[in-house]
Amino acid sequence: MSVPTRTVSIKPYALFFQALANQTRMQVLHLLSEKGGMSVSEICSELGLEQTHVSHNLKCLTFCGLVTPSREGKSRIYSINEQTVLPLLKVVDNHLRNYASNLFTCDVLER
Amino acid sequence: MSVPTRTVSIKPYALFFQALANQTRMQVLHLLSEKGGMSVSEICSELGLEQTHVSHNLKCLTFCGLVTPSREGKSRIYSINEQTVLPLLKVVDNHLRNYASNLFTCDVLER
DNA sequence: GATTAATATGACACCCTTGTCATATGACAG
DNA sequence: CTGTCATATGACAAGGGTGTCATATTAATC
Repeated sequence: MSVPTRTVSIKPYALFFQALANQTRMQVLHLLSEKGGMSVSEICSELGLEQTHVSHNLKCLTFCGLVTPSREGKSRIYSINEQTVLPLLKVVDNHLRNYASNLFTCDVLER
Repeated sequence: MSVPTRTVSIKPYALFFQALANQTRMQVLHLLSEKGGMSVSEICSELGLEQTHVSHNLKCLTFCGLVTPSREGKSRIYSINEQTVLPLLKVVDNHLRNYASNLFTCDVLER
């Protein structure tokens, strides 16, 4: 039973959300969405994180098309993909308020 | 330097996305968004997954407010939160096409 | 209330992601 | 082309999420 007539490829969706399922990367996205393009070292000092740590996560976000780097001298300026990130955060913001307020007071997902 | 004036709580966002960063749970959401409310056993047979496996992930989705159960005899019918899931999938669908087509041909996120 | 169908819960081992350490690459100045 | 600043890459140990096994709960029927 159930040979699917049109199978949507699910993996890319899960991978995409995996990129967002991390505090550091979410911090970066929030920061960039508020303050615009920033260099790696600026992000580091603003968030109080190590350079290597931030670079790894920026690579992940870049790979998923959520941020884009551009050279500026020795630095690299990272900017968010506004077309995706802003509406995405808006939907989630609304959801957390209306349907998932319990997520504000827990450390781990129930299951 | 950099005492943040208003700190957005980041953890709930990451937790929310973690719920979506899983193939099984994404399969369930896609399925329910296409076919409407379904019982656990229906989901199982449709996706070819074990009951325990599905139940665990349904609990996770329920906890995050992405699906809602309702009793119907011995069964429990799960339906998606359309107000969140539909716009969310629309944004991601668009993003994958335009900015992250590489996610279709990889198994792991780069970093 | 005993039985059975439908679903939920608990526990545990495996695997994958994560942050950190060490090091490499790239760019500009002199 | 050497030194230095800015960022990227590679490797690895630790921690956490995942699926599975065993079992509990809930509801309906007799």
